[in-house]
Amino acid sequence: MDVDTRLLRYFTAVAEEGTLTRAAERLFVSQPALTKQIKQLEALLGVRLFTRSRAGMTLTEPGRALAARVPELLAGWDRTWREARSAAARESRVLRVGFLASAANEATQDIVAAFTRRRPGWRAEMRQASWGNPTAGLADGSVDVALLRVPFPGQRELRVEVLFAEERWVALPASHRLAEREPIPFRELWDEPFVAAPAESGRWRDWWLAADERDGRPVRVGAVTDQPDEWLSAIANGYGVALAPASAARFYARPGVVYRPVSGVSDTRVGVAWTPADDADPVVQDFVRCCLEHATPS
Amino acid sequence: MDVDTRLLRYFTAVAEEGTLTRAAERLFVSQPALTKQIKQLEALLGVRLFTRSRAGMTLTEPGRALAARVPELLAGWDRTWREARSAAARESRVLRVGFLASAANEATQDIVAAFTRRRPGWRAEMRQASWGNPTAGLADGSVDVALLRVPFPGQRELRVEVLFAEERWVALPASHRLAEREPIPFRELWDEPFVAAPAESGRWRDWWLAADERDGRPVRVGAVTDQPDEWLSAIANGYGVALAPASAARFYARPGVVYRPVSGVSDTRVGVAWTPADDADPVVQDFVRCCLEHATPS
DNA sequence: CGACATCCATGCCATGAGGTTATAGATCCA
DNA sequence: TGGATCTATAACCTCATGGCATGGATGTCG
Repeated sequence: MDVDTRLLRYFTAVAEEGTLTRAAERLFVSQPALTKQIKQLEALLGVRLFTRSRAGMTLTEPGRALAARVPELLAGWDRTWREARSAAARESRVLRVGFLASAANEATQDIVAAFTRRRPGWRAEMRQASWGNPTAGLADGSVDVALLRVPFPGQRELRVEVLFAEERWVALPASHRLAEREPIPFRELWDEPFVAAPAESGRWRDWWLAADERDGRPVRVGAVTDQPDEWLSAIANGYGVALAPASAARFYARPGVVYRPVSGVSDTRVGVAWTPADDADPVVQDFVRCCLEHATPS
Repeated sequence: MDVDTRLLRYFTAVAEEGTLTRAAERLFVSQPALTKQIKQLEALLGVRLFTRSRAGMTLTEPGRALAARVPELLAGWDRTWREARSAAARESRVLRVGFLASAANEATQDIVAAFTRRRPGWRAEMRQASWGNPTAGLADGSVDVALLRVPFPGQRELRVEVLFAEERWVALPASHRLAEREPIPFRELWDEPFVAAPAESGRWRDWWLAADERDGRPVRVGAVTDQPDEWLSAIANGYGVALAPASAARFYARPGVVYRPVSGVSDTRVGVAWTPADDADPVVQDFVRCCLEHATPS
């Protein structure tokens, strides 16, 4: 009668992947653990949910019936969970602000200061997200509002106000042959290995590799990093170069890494994003207004 | 992110009861266990869901928000769970038939035999329920169809076809002063202690105490029992008398217990019940048809 | 035909979550 | 002040969960 939602997630994972082994990888558990859990679910319901074969796991008729219902249940729980968490933040007068790396750079402090003035008693809690989480936690409800570089994957489901644009420069190892050039035509970087964001970040990754501005040439990826420090190390160690907002030269200065202007790539734009559910939330809207009033290109 | 539905049930119980102690009783767990679980849920969400006081537990604002959503989630899971179980039964060609005590008495075997003829390959699995479960498992989806005495609590949400009526007699200790009388006017039993069903059975309990046919006189309860054997023992030991269908004289004969006709109480009627969700289920409908054709008053 | 790859299943072990009982702490009431 | 009525904490036990190693079935390829 009682189930853990984890068990249901396991079930849908197996149903979708079609094999225990692959589902186990996706869920970051061992395959025997999954075997046991699925068996338990079957015992609980008193049904065979899958037919086993060399090829993997295929849903039975009752299994299909279950698989049709479960995602909706999980989504329902996810919604109320998210709602409760944001209610919690509201209760303690905390606005959770996600950001990615240096998102709003110098403007950030002004925005936060303005917000604190407008909402005395409230606190803006800044949460840095890794690049593997390109909405900085908005998508999973762990923040109320986010400062991001647009475009980013998942943008469609969210509200975004663009704050300002900023040039994209390139970060190079200090010893690089182009380290003294200024500005560098992007064309000359086409064949360089690049330091990229992880695959999860999808479109966002491509945009920072300027995949659309290479005239169809393929990208060479020299390293994949998830965080600013790794990113800087990878560049300093010569694994590759990378595009970065101009402000990175100030926020992520490091021996062994130089930043140079680039010509021939489009600007990056910084935006503030929130979920449609918060369109009427006065605190979120206040924060957005503070962003629009106090964010200026650096 | 993951929760056990048990945790959610615990939460709603505390929210509804208003104190941990009472909720713990209702859930059949100890109060410290509940304390821990509620704390865990709060930790999980990062919210205080209740404010504690000497008087008990009161929902906070986030708690109320959660309490508003959770019952729907639980109901959703309950539906799919039930669906899966009945899919399982269908898959293995088992019709689960609940019944209470001697519900359809002699007719039962005829019904089952007719069903087996009509649906070769299928098996009717008979499940006796205790009196604390007056729908014999229909309400919680553990059976597909039930043979019951009407009226019973929860009848509104179910479909019922009445099969036949039967007189109510009284079961008396053999040594009882009225044990030789025949028939006994019900009026003479008004002041006798009665052996009753547990409180959970609600309306059903009252009906077997003939609470409506006592001219407003209060009922004296001499013992509470949950099962036929306990019931028989209670009567044989002289804790009280009890109304019973006439067929009980054949099905529940026991030394020390005598059955006598009673005048002045209404008949009992036997029905077959199923859930509206199964209105279109051919197997359930076949069973119902078998009941209508083969059930005759004994 | 035998070695290998690819599935799922099983056995054993360590860990942790959830339960129980006993008891402490707080607060109200007579 | 003593008792009644809440919740919280401590100590302990049990069992489910997950990890690792390994077995068994089956298909594939040299």
